[in-house]
Amino acid sequence: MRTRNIEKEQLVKQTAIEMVVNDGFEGFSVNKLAKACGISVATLYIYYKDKDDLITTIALEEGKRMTTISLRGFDPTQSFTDGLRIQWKNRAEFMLENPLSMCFFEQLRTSTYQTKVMEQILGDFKEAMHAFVNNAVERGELDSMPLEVFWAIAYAPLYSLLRFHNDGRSPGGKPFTMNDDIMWQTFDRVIKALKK
Amino acid sequence: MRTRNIEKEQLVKQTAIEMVVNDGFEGFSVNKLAKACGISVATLYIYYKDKDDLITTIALEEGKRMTTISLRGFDPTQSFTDGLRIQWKNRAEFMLENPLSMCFFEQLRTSTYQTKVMEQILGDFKEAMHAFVNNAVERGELDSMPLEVFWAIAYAPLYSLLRFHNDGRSPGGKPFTMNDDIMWQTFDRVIKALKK
DNA sequence: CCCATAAGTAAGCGATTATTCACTTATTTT
DNA sequence: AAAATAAGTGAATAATCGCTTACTTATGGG
Repeated sequence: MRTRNIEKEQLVKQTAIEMVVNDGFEGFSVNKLAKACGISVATLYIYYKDKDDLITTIALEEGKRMTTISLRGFDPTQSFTDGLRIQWKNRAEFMLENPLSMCFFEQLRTSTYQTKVMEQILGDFKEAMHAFVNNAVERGELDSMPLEVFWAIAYAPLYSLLRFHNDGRSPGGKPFTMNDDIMWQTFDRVIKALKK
Repeated sequence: MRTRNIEKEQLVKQTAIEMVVNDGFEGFSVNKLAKACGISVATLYIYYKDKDDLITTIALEEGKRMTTISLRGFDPTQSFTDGLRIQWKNRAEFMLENPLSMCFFEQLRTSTYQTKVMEQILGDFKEAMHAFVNNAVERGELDSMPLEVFWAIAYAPLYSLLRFHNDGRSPGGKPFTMNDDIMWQTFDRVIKALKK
């Protein structure tokens, strides 16, 4: 039998992400995707069951890549400051090296695919984070607080900075590029807000 | 001459927002909107120049409503803690009372309408915020810091909580309803992170 | 009252949507 | 070399897209 062209498959995935990032899901179509890849639209239906399957499969693959990197070197039993610092480092690293992926996830999060995809992607993640916070509270490093409050203070500021960086402008409308100094300065303040 | 049906116009606006919130811009179409409102699609083209004009006009109206409420009782010269507290109160109040509007803005922010609409909406806002931060720094209440850092710490946690509330679930996947206690507990930590 | 005029509509335009089908091409196995 | 089979395609489907046109309806000023 004829062998499948792996490069074409990768091209489809990359191009699909670019299309969604540039024009949103409203501007995405399988016909346009096929044309942009220089293949027949019918070929897409060999790779994927339908449009929905195409999006969710690509999202899940990309999500797995992200969670793997984000949990690298992370251990729920390590000290609170160390654990959170690694989380910030990993997440920032992934987002800065894969700005397209970051934009793609933002599109997913605010789309109808949200419940279908994001919960699966963030599954392992949430579990590890829950254990991590509980350990820190038990050791007395952290006040007990609702998980939503922890999440809002510990991670929302990081993602806010990353979004400014990705949009290329600050809240004042001026150009903005994230750097280590700004990031760790923010991290220190977040620690101050969380620790006893 | 025949008089315009104001109720129909309001119905169009409300229904358009609901459609975008429920199905995203990908699921929004002028034909569906007209059908949902029980009017002819041609009538929409009396109210609005085209689809783009429909979205941007509605977005700008809704945005004006939000910024007006958010700046109510706010004065860039007042003390840092008081000013930020009023901001949190106003923004939370609007978002909790207008969950549909909040979702609509989230769709706008992550859509191709972003640059066209969000900058106009947030214009006055950013100006007031800039003056407010500068004053607080001059009075010595606040460390000087990049505006992005301020924004990330001062507001990102609030919006994070509001999103959890709106989605109806916490980061752990459990049901979540925002209340005053959780909100002001978070506020206190944010103040701790920002003040000298 | 009546008519000028804006409000409102039914029907349909060409373009694009997701998906399918009958078909050809390339490669592995025998 | 030939048979078997998956990979890949061009052209078409019905449905829906944004938008227009030719037309009818309702109402305020004369």
